[in-house]
Amino acid sequence: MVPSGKREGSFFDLVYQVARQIPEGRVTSYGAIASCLGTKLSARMVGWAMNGAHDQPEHVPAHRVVNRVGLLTGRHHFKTPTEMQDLLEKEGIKVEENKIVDFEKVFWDPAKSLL
DNA sequence: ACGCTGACTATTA
DNA sequence: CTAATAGCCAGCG
Repeated sequence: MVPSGKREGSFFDLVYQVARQIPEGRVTSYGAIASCLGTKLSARMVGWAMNGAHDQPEHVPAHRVVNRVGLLTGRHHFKTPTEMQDLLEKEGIKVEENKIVDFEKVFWDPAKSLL
């Protein structure tokens, strides 16, 4: 089961802030964010944090966060499974079969922004 | 307080 | 190539 009404305590809040730093037309991976936070081994927590992002008062571009291969693994958690892909395509990101095309080209490194 | 689960990643077989 | 296993951390019952 997955916790829904949780409260941002620390790690989650960091994930949300990093996710908001993702520029349009760019995407990042859970591992990249986790690494940026220092918990690079806990990429799961990042994805889980996204679950709570849904509840955040601010818009968290969770649709710009995908797994390491650019696969839209989290699309199932959206209101609609097509919303994630639709949003990415609107930003100029090509998506095919739930996977980001040219993932390496649109990949955005969070650590780079915090540099 | 303990155990289970999970939108991941890397390694091994 | 695919399948299985281990590591990580935090919230809920």
